[in-house]
Amino acid sequence: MVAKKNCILRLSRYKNELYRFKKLGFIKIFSEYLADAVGVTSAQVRKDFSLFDISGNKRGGYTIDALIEKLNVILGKNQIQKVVVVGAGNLGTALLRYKNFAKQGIRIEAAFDLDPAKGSQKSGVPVRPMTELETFLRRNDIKIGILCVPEVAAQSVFDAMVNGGIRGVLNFSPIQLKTPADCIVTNVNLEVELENLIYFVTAGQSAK
Amino acid sequence: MVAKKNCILRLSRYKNELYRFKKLGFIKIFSEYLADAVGVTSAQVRKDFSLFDISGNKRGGYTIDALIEKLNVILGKNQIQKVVVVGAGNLGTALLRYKNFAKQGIRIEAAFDLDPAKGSQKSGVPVRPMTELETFLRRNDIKIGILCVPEVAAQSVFDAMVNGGIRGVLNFSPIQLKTPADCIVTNVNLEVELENLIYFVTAGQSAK
DNA sequence: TAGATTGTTAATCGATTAACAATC
DNA sequence: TAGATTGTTAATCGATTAACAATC
Repeated sequence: MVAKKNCILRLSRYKNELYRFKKLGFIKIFSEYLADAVGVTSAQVRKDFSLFDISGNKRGGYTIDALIEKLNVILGKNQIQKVVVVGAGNLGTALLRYKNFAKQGIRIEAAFDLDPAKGSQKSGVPVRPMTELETFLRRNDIKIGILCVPEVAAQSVFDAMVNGGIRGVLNFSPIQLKTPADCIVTNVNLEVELENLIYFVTAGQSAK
Repeated sequence: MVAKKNCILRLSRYKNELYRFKKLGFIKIFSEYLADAVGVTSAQVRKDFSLFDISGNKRGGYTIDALIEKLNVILGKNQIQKVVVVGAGNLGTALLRYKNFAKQGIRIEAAFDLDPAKGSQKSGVPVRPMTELETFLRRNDIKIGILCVPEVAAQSVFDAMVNGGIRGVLNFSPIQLKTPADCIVTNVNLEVELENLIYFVTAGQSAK
């Protein structure tokens, strides 16, 4: 299975929308309706499903419960996923307190900062000194990390995370990290996203 | 000019990398080096530039200062861009204190929350009651907003922002907003991004 | 000049979608 | 059965890239 990134992103969104349909009392769903909710075509939905051998009933659509279950298995939602937050500044601390991760089975096991006194109030997540990072990661077998340190520290801290066994990083720092082949980085660059909105709004164009 | 979203995102990244090259003392740059820094092909760089009639010197590459200036004009960096943050919870408050926006000429004019007592400490940005949102937006001619309210409130608050004249929204809530044709929404869904990392890491695959 | 890089065209690649046979 | 939806193939669409003539 050589799934592509965009396909998996869509599976997540299908899953989220399916929970909403379920909450509304629906039992079955057609590819057409799910497509509308997510903003893609019905062919796209069926194509994505067929890549993962998810099948429905001709004429009857898909059973929502069964579909959610299958998507959850694919997306690893059947177990708690452990992550760490590295950098407990404004953004890192906000993430520690962010409720939606827990709802999605994502647990922040610890945060790390040069100054471990930072942000430890009322988030329930311990903030540990940066010196313990690699040991902690190895001992707890953590593979996913969220990087929220200042730009100047980003590459070296990232390297330490990789050393500790991290294989996937959500990077909030605005630099292009040098990344080994066996590690995946997803960049969230808020300045760049805003710049993009500004371009399309002030140029009076519609983004696509 | 029918610029596409990905092209503009690349222009932002070119610009950011160019500042780094400049800081290192470079005066000129070849498409090849810039491409390496950003992680694209040199043909992509030249193609993007040619779409905006940015030209270099055959054999001599591009002058960094002139290039930065042209990109800044395209991206609207020649003036301060006013934005608002709506929702002053954990994430919203973190954004109020986020230093990098100011560095990029993006100024948060105000934040809005049902409870205006929230988060006003030490960010320097006033938190106003939600009731003042539309009036403030119109009076200050603000077109860009960052939406950080809880999921249940997201659609109605978004509608109010649009009513107030907002034309571009950076949406942190995990729902698909119903959006009028003359408004652009960029979704930042951290749970979905993490889910995506988890998929590729635990499935042992490399993302692409 | 000879050599190297741009600017652009044409080819390639990959993702999305239309269309329809299969079938419940 | 007749009608409607799935599953999948083939066509389309768009974005990226290779290649190379132009030229500094």
